[in-house]
Amino acid sequence: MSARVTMRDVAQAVGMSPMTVSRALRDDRTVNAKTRARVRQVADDLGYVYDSTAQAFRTQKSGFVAVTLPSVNNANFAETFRALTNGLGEAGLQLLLGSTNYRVEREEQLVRQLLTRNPEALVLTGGHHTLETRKLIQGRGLPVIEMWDLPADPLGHVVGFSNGDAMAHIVGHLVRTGRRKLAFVGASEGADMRGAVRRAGVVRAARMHRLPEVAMIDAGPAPVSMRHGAAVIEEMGRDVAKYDALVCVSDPVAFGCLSAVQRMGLRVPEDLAITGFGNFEVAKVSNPRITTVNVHAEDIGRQVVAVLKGIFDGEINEPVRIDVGSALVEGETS
Amino acid sequence: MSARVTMRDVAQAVGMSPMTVSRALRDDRTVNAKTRARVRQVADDLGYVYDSTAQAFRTQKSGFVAVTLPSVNNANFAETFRALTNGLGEAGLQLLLGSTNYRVEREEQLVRQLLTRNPEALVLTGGHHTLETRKLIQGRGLPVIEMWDLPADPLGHVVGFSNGDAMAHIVGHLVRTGRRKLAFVGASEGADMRGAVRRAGVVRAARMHRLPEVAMIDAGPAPVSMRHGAAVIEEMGRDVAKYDALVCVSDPVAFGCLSAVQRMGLRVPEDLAITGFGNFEVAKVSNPRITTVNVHAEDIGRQVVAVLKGIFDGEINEPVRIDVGSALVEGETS
DNA sequence: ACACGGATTGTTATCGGTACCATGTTATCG
DNA sequence: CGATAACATGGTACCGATAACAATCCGTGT
Repeated sequence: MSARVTMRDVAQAVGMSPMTVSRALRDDRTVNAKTRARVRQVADDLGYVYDSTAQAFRTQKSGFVAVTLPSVNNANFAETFRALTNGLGEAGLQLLLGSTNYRVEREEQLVRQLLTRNPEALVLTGGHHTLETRKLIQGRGLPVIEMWDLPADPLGHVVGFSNGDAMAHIVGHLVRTGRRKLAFVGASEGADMRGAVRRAGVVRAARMHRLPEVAMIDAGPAPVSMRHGAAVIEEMGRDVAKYDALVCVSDPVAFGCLSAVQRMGLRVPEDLAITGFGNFEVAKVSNPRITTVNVHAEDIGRQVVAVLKGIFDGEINEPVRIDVGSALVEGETS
Repeated sequence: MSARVTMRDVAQAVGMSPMTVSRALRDDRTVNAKTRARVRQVADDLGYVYDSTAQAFRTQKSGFVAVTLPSVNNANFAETFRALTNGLGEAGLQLLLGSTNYRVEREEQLVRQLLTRNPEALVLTGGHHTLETRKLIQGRGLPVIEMWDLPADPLGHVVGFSNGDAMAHIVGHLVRTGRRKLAFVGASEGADMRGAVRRAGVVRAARMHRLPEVAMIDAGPAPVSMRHGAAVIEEMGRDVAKYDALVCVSDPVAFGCLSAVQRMGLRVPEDLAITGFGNFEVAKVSNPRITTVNVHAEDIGRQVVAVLKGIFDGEINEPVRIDVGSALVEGETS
C-alpha cells in the first residue's frame, strides 16, 4: 500500500531539498549540524531506508567485492572468508559470495553472474580458470586477486602459497622419520585442480628423495572429506598396512583415514604414518594429533584485504604477488 | 580508458533500438529469432556485460535474497547455505550473506545494511532478535523467514525445529541407558541464545525425568568448538568422571571432550557417556561414533527455498510454520 | 489491390540518489 | 562600510535498463 519512502519524501518533511538530505545522511562537512540532526531524526521517524541500489547505479560504485570459493563448507575457506568480511566491512564494502563446488566451469558461470553486479574487485580462489573466465575478466579495469595459490600466469594480484612446497614439507618430514612407501589419498582426477596440484607436489617431492613410486588412493570425486577418507580405507582393509605413510589431501580426509585405520586395529604412527593438510581444528584435537601443514588461511584473508585497500587508495599500481608460505605442524601421526 | 559498453552501444552496433537489444537478451517471445542471434553475437563481440544494478534499479527487484548466519565456519549452517544457494540460483536469485558472529546486535547492524540492498526476501537464522531489528523488518512488505528455530512470536514464516525437543531426545536416550548425573558443556551464558535454549532444554528434560540438577561446564564465550571442548575437559582433569554423561552443545564440542577424555585414560562410553548435537560429519567418523541429533540442515535449506518460491509465485499468503523435526542418531558414545 | 491482424521494432518516461554548478547567506577584514 | 571569503543550500541532469504504449512491417484472404 504505502509506497516506499525516498529522500524526496524526507526532504519534503523537513522542508528542504533532496540534495541536502542526501548530504545530511553521509557527507559530514558542508551540512549544518542542526540541519543534519533534524534530517536524520525525520528520516528515522518516517522509517526511511537508504537505497544502495540507486546509489550504486548513480555513482557506478557498487560497494561489492565479489569472492568465489570452492566451497563454504570448509573451515579453511570459511576462515579466509571471515577475515575478508571483517576487513572489508570496516571499509564499508560488502562481500558477494559465490561457491564453485570445485569446478572451473561453475566458476566461469559464477564470474559471469557476479560481474553483472559491477563489483569493485574480484577475489578468486585458486589459479586455474577457463579461458572464457580469463577473457571475461581481462580488459575490464577491475582489480583481480587470486588467492590460495601462486599461479604461474596470474590474472592480476596474488596472495597465496605453493601447494607443491607445502607438500614437499610433508614428504621431507616423512623421509626424515624413515618412511619410504607413501600413498596419496585424495579426490579422483577430474575437475578439481587443487587436489591435482597437491598430488603432483607429493610425486615430485618423492622423486626428489628417490622414494618408490607414490601409490594413489582414490577417495572419490571432489570434494572429499572425513567420510570419504574413512570409507576408502575401510574398503582397502588391512592392505593399507603395506604403505609406510598415508599422505592425505586435507586434514578431514586424514582424520577419516586415521579413524578407519584405528578401527581395524592398526596403530598410528607405529604401523602407519598419516599426514593431513590445512591445519584444521580436527588435526589438533584428534587423538593422536595429525601432522599437517598450516597454510595461514586467516592471514590470506587479511593480506587480501590489505591489497584491496592499497588498490582503492591508489597506493598499489603494479600487480602484487604475496607468498604467505606454509609451515609444517608436527603432530603425533608421523 | 574505454568506457563501459552499454545496451546503447550494442544497439548502435546492430543498428537497432536499445529496447530491442534489451528484449533480445532476455525476452524470448517477441523478438525475431535472427535478430536475437545477431544481437547476442554483437553483444558478445563487444564484450558487453549486463548491468544488474541498472536492472534492479529500474524494476525495483534486486534479485537478492538476504541471509544471515551466525557463522559461516560451521558445517551445519554451511549445509543449509549450500541448499539455499543451489535452490535459489535455479530461480535466478542470488544470496547476499551476512554473518552475525552469534550476536543479535551484530544481526541488527547487518539487517540494516542488507535492507539497503532492497532484497526480495530476508532469511534469518534463529528466532531471537533485537527490538530494533523487529521494527526494521516490520511494516515493509518484505517476506521474512526465520529458520533453525521455532520462535513463539515469529516475524513471518518459520522453517525450523525445536532445540528443546532435540535435547529432550538426547536426555531421554541417556536416561534409558541408565545415566543420571548429567553435565552440559556449552558456551558461557551471554549473547548467544541458541546455546542458552539448548541448555534450558537439557535442564527441563532432566527435571522431567527427576534427575539430579544438571551441572554446567563453561567452555568459554561463543562460538565454541572442538578445541574449547577439549580444553575445558583437560582443565577439569579426572574430576569429569564424577558425571555419567557429558551433554554437549554441538558435535565439535563433543568431539573435543571425547578426545580429552580418552587422552586421560577414561573409556567412553564405559566410564562416561558423551553426546553431541547437529549430526556433523565428525560424529559419524570419530571413534567411537558420537551419539547426536540430526537437525536436517540441508532439508531446512530446501524447505526455505520451497517457501520462498511459494511466496514469489503467490501461492503462499499466510505465514507458514514448518517443523522439520529432529532425530536421535545413536552412536557409540552413550 | 486493399484491409486486417499478428509479428516486430521504436519512443518516451522513469526508477532514487548524487555530481556539478549556481545561488543565497553569514562572518571577516582592510 | 563595502568587498570577499566561507559556509550552507538548491536546481538540473544523469547513471542503464525497461514498462507501457505507439508505430511499422508483412503476409493473407477476399
